[in-house]
Formats: sequence, C-alpha cells, structure tokens
Amino acid sequence: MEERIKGLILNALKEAMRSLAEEEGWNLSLLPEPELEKPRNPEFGDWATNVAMRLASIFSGNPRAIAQRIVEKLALPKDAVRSFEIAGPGFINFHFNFDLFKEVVREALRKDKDFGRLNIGEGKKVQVEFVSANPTGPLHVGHGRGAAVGDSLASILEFGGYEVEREYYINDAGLQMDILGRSVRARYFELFGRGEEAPFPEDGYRGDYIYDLAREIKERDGDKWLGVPLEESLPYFRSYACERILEGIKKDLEDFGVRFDVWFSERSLYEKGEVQRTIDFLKARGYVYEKDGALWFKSSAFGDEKDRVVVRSNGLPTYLASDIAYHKNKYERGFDIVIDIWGADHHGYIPRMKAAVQALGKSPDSLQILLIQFVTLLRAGKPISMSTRAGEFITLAEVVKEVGKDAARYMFLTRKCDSHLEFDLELAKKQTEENPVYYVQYAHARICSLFEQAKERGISIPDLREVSLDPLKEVEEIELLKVLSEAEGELAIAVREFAPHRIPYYLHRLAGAFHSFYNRHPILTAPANVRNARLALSKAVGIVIRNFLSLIGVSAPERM
RNA sequence: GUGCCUGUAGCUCAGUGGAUAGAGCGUUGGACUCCGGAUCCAAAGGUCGCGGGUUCGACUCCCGCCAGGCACGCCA
Repeated sequence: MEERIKGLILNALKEAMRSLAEEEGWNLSLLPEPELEKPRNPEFGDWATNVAMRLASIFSGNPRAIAQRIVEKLALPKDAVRSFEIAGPGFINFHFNFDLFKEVVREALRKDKDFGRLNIGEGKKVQVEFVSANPTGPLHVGHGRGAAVGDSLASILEFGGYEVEREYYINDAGLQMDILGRSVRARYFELFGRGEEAPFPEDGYRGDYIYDLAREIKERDGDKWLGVPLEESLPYFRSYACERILEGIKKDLEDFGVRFDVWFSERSLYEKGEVQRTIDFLKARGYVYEKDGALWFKSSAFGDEKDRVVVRSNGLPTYLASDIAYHKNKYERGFDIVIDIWGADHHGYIPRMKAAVQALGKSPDSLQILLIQFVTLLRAGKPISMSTRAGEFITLAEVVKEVGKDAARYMFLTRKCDSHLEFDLELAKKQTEENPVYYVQYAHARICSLFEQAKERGISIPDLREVSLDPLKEVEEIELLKVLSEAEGELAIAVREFAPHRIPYYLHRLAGAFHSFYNRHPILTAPANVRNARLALSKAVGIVIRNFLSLIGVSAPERM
C-alpha cells in the first residue's frame, strides 16, 4: 500500500523534474533518479525527497527555489497526499492522507496469510546453501546462527517473490572422514580393551559422541570388527559414523525448525565424475596450468591475489576443485542467484570462489556470500571455551533445550550477521520476562485473547473487512497505522539487502506501537463503532506479527 | 607483514549520504478496582574509536592511524 503511494509520488516527481529541465534547458541525461526517504522527525512528513538539493548541486542554483518550481508542477491525487511543503535546506515533505493508512488494515484483513507478500524476485530461482557443517560431530552454536539466518533469509526471499531452494552441502569426502572413521574405530577397540591395536589418530575427534557411536557398533556387530584388517574395516566405520552423525544433525535442525529441500553430497560429485569434468572444463578454457607437479587454477586472472591448486602433486583434487564442481552443478540446475552462507573464518575463500564463478562464465554478482560472525557463548557473563577437536562444546541441541527454539532464533537474528554475537545462556533464561521475543509474542497473544474475551462476553463482531475505520483518530491509533503500513517496505529492505535482522527489529516496533495503543485505549468496552474499528486494527496487527514471525521461524502463540 | 569484519548510551546492539543519532537490558520515578502488569508512561545516560578528505550535508563514502576478532596451506 505504502509502496504504491511511493511509486505515485516518484512518478509525479519525475514528471515535474523533466518539465523543469526542459524549461531550463538542462541535459536530461544528468537528471538524478528521485528518491524518497522516511524522515526521522514526524513533523517532516511521511516521506521526503531531496531532489531539489541534488538538482541544485548538479546544475547549480538555489535548492529552495528549485524545490518551489518542482512543487508548482507536482500533480498528485488529493486523496493520497494530504499536503506537501518545502522545508529546511530544500526538502520537499509529503503528508499522506490518513485514510490511506487505514487502507492497509483492510488489505491485511483481506490478504491474511499472504499479506506482505511482494514480487521483487519476479519468480527468479534462488538457492540458499547454509549450515553445511562437516558430518564429523554435532552442530554447535555457530551452526545454529547460520541455520537461523539461512532459513529466515530463504523464507524472506520466498515471501519477496523468489523461488527458493534450501540446500545443505555434505562434506562427506576427503581426509576428515577418514579421521572420523579411525576415531570411532579406535574407541571401538578400546571398548574391548584392545585399544593399542587401532590407535586413536593424532588429530582425531575426542568428543563423547564418538564413544556413543563405538558402543552402537559394538551392540550391533559384537566383536565382528576386531579380526578384520584395518584397511578393510575403515570404510564401514567411516560411513556408519557419517550416517549416524548426519541423522543427528538432521534431527537437531528439525527441532530448530529448519528443513532443507536438498541434501547434496560432496562424494556424489566424485562418484559422478563431475569433479573431473570440471577440471577438464577449466583445462579446455585454458584456466589451469601445471607447475611443480600440481595443477593450478588461474584465479588471479579474475581478481584473486594468487593462483590456487586444484589438483595436488599426489594426484588428489583439493577442496577447491570439488567446490568449483559443486558451484558448476548449482548453475546447471538453473539458479539465477546462488547464495552461500559461510562462517566468517572462511572469508579469505571468497575471492577464489568468485573467480571460479567467472571462470564458469557467470557474473560474480550471481554468487552472493554471507558471512556469519562467531558466536561467543557466555554463561553468567563468563565465556564458555569451545573446541570441536577436544570435544568441549555446547551443542545447538543443548542451547535449544535450555532457552527454547523461539528465544534462540530471535537472539541469532537480532544482529546483522557480520557482527559478533554474544549469547549469554543464563541471561537468556533468567530474563525470559524481558526477552524481546516474548514482547512480540505477547502482543500477538493479547490480540488473540481480545477476540476470546469478546466471544465470552457475547459481543458480536461484524465482518471486520467491512467495518468503518473512521473512528480511528487517536495519536496511538494513527501511529500504529503508520507502523503497520511500513510492513511491506521493511520486508522489501530485508529482501533487497539479504538482511533478515530487519524483521525482528520491525516486529519490535510494531509490537511496541500496539502495546502503547492497547494500554491507552479500551477496545471491548468502547462504543460499538469505535470498538469495531479498533478490533479491525488489532486483527491486522496480529496478522502482520504472525506472518513476519513465521518468516524468522518463531511461533506466534495464541496464549502464553 | 597483507587482506577481510567490527568499533555508536554503563552493557548488548539497530541506524537505505540528509533535518534534533535510536531500541532493549540496567538505573531512577510513576500508571486505570475495568479487555493479559510478560504491558504502559517519564527521566537520566553520546567528542558515533582518533585524525584528515569528498559533499550544500558524513555514524554512513575515501585515505591514514588506534583497538579487538578472523584469515592468509598442494587442510577442509
């Protein structure tokens, strides 16, 4: 709704500017694209533009005088824009007609679950790949943050009109899996008191879960593997561990409300020969060369600081080789935009991946990489030290169990993803009453309870879509209407900037505006026409809260 | 040493080149016998790390410092 008015004003501005430029003999191609912004101070209108100042600096002139000329030419429908004026150094401020804000209520009630849906994506295909943790151990908190961000971003893009697929890349090839298999096997032998026959690898995985896996194998197979030569038993231990850990990961993610459309195996790239095909592809284009017995990818030709090895001198492809093959595969599946969500410690990898994308003949912008900064987990203000190798870490599952899915997801999303995040478990629990997630959920529960109450009191509620909203004129009502009407715009920003954290911030503002309104004005006890208008407003707020909470994977309870 | 991220209220963090920089927590003081007090209202709290530059206008863009984090492999 607000977006429509915005478009209206922008068009009118464009017309006025062109007409002015013709009169002045300005070069039309130099005309700036008009922009509207929401002034911080409400006295400065609902939207404001700075075009007069921009024009003044391009063509030299007095900004206020230019603003005056533009304003004289501005053709805007009176029912949309109540008034506009020139202010400050040359801003043009627009004030909307309140009735238009009320329109948003009707729109929300009418569209319900689809309210807020946009078509920014125009049906383009996007893949969001996230978490993608090695199946060598349970997910920890950092993965949780990535999961929350990736899943929410995917939902937001979907709502913004993209066709989205969620994918998990399983690093089930390579040395790490061997080490995992050996770790489990060593523990298995230990259980029989024969640890010295299958020594624990130097850089093995030391977590308790490795013992659990070994015990499982002991229960299933007994001492069957004790007599099998180590080289023959390794594939079994490796694949058993991988599968079981992956099952655990899937369950943890499901408990966290995250589902994937595709689980993509790195090993499958090797098995189907795609890694080799990709290397051949790069060879055919002359993007690789041999040096020191290894095969190098000319990533420096595409902006990387140096070239990178894709096939080692021992003949084994590097991780980069399979990663290029993986991205080639992604593009072959027809995605217009590929989004990778990585831990921030992989940031040095970006230039070579962007280089690879270009070597594949794609625009580097078609690959978007979001970095997730580290999470510092605290307990009562003290950092909890974590090390995957040493097996000392708090898992995602433990955090979800301790503070709850909703609180955990909200925590992860209330910061932009490239900021460090401090997550204090004690604080998250102890302050449940003041936790922002409850503030938003509480607003939703209150709204639901309002309608419960109405029913209990025998108050009949007409079709709220048909109700007159004219009685809404209190400041808190107008303010709430305004915040409500920003929903689409906020979603649009979250979509365009790949910024899920905008959603919780908006929700907090919306819930706040609702609480203020609710606290100040009686609803059920008001005269029928006022009551109905306020119920319609409340219902619309409830719809937006529910829709947007679902975008970030947080539940919207009807009572708490 | 080189590159990337971060630096905003006591703490945790928002802030699409615009007008008087915001929120939560914490602190202080208040709120209807009535729809949910997990709420509301108000107050106090700032050299936006420092210094230059671009601009009509900079927390925002550029350069140089300072501090913290991370990465710099024929590991993944």
